[in-house]
Amino acid sequence: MSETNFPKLEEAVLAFWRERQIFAKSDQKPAPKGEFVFYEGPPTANGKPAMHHVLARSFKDIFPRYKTMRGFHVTRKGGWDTHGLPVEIAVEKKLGVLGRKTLNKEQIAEFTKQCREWVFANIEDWNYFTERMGMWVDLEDAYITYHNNYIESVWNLLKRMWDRGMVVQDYKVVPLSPRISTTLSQNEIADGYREVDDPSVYVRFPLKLETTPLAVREKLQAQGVGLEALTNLAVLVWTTTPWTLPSNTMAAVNPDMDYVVVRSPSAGPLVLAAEAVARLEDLHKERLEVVAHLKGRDMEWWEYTPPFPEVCVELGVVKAQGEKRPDGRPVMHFVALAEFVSAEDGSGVAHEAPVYGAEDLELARQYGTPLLFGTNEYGLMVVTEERGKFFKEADKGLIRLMKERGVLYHAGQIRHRYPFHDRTGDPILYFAKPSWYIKTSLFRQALYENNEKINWFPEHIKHGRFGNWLKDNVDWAISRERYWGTPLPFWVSEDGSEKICVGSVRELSELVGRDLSDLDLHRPYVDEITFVKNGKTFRRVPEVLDVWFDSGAMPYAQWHLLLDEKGEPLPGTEENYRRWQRHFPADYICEAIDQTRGWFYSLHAISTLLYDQPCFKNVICLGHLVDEKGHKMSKSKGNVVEPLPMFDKYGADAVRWYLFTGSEPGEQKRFSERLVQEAQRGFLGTLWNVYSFFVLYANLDRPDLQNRPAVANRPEMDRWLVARLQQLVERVTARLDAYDARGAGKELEQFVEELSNWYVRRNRRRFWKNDDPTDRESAYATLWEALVTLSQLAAPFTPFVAEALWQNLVRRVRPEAPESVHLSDWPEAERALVDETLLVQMGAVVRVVGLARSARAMSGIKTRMPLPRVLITAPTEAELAGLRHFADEIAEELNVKEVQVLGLGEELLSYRVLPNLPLLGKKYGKLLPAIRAALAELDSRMVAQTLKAGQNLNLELSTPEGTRVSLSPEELLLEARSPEGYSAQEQDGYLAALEVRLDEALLLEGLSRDLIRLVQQARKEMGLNVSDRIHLSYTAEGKYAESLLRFGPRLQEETLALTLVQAEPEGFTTELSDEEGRVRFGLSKA
RNA sequence: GGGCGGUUAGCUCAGCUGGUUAGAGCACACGCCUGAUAAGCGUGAGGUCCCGGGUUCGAGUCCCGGAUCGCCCA
Repeated sequence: MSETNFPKLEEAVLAFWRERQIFAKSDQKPAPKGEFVFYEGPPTANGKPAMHHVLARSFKDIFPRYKTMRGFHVTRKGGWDTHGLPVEIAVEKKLGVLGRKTLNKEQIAEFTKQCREWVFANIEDWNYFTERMGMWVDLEDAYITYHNNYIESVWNLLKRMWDRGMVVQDYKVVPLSPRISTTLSQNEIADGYREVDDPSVYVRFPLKLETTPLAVREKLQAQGVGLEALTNLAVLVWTTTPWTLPSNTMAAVNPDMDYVVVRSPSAGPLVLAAEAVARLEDLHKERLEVVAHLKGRDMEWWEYTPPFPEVCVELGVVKAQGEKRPDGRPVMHFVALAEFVSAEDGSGVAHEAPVYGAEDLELARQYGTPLLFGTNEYGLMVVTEERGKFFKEADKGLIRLMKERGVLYHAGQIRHRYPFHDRTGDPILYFAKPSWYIKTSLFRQALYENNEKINWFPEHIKHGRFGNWLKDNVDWAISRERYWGTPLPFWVSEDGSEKICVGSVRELSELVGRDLSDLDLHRPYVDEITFVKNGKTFRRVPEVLDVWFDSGAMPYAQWHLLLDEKGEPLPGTEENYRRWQRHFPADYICEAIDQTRGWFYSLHAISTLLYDQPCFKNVICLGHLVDEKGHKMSKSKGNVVEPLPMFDKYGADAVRWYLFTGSEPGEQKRFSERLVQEAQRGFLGTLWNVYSFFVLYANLDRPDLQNRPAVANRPEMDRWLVARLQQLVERVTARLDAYDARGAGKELEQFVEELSNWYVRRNRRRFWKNDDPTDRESAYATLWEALVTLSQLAAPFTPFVAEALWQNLVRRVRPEAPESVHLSDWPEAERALVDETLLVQMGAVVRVVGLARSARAMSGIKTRMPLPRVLITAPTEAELAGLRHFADEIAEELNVKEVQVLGLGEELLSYRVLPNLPLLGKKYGKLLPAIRAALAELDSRMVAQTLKAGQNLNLELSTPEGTRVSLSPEELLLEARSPEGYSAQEQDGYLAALEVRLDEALLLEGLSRDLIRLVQQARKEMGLNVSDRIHLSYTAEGKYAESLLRFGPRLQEETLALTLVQAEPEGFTTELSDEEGRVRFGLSKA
């Protein structure tokens, strides 16, 4: 069949599905096994669907299809992710409001209106694409994250977390564009990096003698460091941001790193990382004498005097410098331990100003230190003499000040990359802003333990990427200072003392005192909702919710779940509750690997926090799609492969098949048109060829496929195929049950190959030249069953071709059969039909035939020439029996007159005696080389006799110790070796040796096959039908004349010639002439 | 800088708990078949299993170190 027909066929199948509502009917298919829960991870419809969406959607489609056939019900509710930054940025560009900090109410209204429209900019493309690729998902009843009902459910989830104290407000370090004080996203600063020169300063933080930790004191004393040195000791701290030094609250060292006390001629005794000594000597041009060694962890809680000690009191954070907590620990200004500290740059001691760094802030949380805000959020200094200056401009003055105070050790410059905001040209200010958090870190253990219950494919994600992420879990920052998102449902009283989380529209209505059912829950409308409670006016906080919370809420929000504080459904939402229960948790989800910290995490976090259980049981985590050369596909590189042209050219099935079988789903996949073409030609092409073969003859013969012969009454070749088919059903089922689409696909591929190149090839004649109707019916029945079963097994993979096969093979024969292959029940393997003996036997036959073909190719004698004999053998008795049993089959396949099966110890065979390594290795270990040597010396025929008799083989080893070993038959392997004078091939104990001797009779027979071919060729050129009869006339000389005399009748039979006369050729003529003679035929249609 | 994964034939990929001569498909070469035929099939050539150490009787496979590509995070 021509390749270009697949796309057309698919269009026809799509029309059929549409017209007959097959997808809707699959929803009604009886489901004795209950619900198989699938969640659609919502894509965004503002971009165009691309090839990686085909990948994800193929894997999302295959298992629901499979499970439906297996007797489950699968709800395939679609979903769209609609909020968030990509949409906002696109609309900002359109409206030209980029980087504007504050929009007024009208502007927000316009902005969110535009966002709402933009969200579905490409929805048409998505709808078409999804249907075209054969993904069945309900897009008409999809959940949409911007819908009021969805938002309300999200609020409800937040409320339940709020009630349990999981939601808090705390600081978070965000990148700000100072002056306009606008929070930027990572994407916005990614392009803004520039090479700049910044200060690189080393500052002495004098350590307080009385707070020296015990471990330090002991170590230093042991190394002979005196009191005088201890008194003047300072830790040397490095920073590239002097303007943050007034905000310093800790000095951090790496607990596992080596530190030293050195004597500096210019600055006295200093503590710094051992690794940094040489660098500092070089930099400051002085010799630093090492006087003692310490570990970073020895120094924890050691207090120091910061360069600007007045700041903490000035800001009112503490009452006095050196203030202690109730437990006696210092409030701030002490040495802390942090694994992120390195000594690659600087001194190996990091300055910590938690307001200005995410890691620093995290450390401050661990140590419970307060924050010192040396600048305001517009980047202006609010402390020291530099007060009022822009932060970057304060560096010089501060350095001078430290010099005056005698704490500056060294001031230099460093060239490095630092981000700037393109629009304002200002350097980015990382700044701690108040932010809303979910306290996920309190549930670290539960998150990790629930992960243990999830099956990850590939498995390494579980404890690798995902597990590590959970182990290091930090609180989930859920607030964003944006416009287009789910507004946070938090209302705060004017004085900030009271906070209320609203869990439903009804609750808000009650608080406000009017019905808000028609309120658009988005900004700016929700911002206007205020209410008075306890005499205070409450206003909503300005932020919106992280979009990952939106998508992680889909198990609940897609059903508009609303619960009260007891976990009971709110009045009127009982049905929603039941639907949710039926669909939680998911049996299966699938997305690409980038979702480990996205959707996979948000699903897992929400269900763990609220239900202490995983949200999904099985997850396939797909690798990314790259181009043919392994590069990322991107528009700028122009290497993007569009899906629709691929579908139009090769068909969606071909694309799907490649994506399923081309490589492991978790691996990065190279994609190119060539590979799709290969997939189409390989599996689909072969399957289709077998199918067309069947159809071609079945249309002529009209076999009765309703009443097929019992399997037991069919020839062995058919029973073999039946057995193989049952085995296939078993294997494919097992693979798919294990979410192994690729393994299942490979099984199908292998089977189709055997079906085509062994079964059909060996049995072709039974379909068109068969006087035995029973045998013919049996062949038709067997091939039909194989094709029908294949169409079912392939249905989840390649739904279109499978459907085409089903319609034509099954629906025509049995109109009462299921209307679509996708509505049929998955085949059950019949164990009783799996004849293991037959499978083993046929396996040996195929193997030996392969070797014989190789041998014949080597000999240079065409298959057409019959050869007198082939000698064959196989390593096991069972297989030898098979070879004997199928000797005729083998003779015909190889075109030899005699097949001689050689058993163990036969005259003609010699052997190679090999140790059975897996057995002997364990037993004898180091003796193996000696055993090998001894085996090589033996007379192999004698060994064969011994083993045939079932006796042990005794060996005398030529090791110094002279050990004797006794080897059992299982511990040895005999491999047949090619006999002399034959054209032979051997492998793994299988052997085929052709006797290459052509006598006169064989030559004439071989020539007769040349003549048959000649006439057949002529028939075709004349344009005859395969069943047309002809008359033949001929003239011949030499061997051809002899051959015709002898094999004329066979020629007639093969070419459907009613007559064969030696006469001047008439009609269509054809001729042949070579060293064997010449011949000329005339053909005419009878 | 950290985490995870990859590196096997010209290309895309297999290779289970270590075991004898490392496989498949495509492409290539040669050939076969001619009642699946603008198809089909077979055979062959092609490998430093990324590099270097180690463990072992034996390493593509296990361990250590390194290179390189990709993803995620800083």
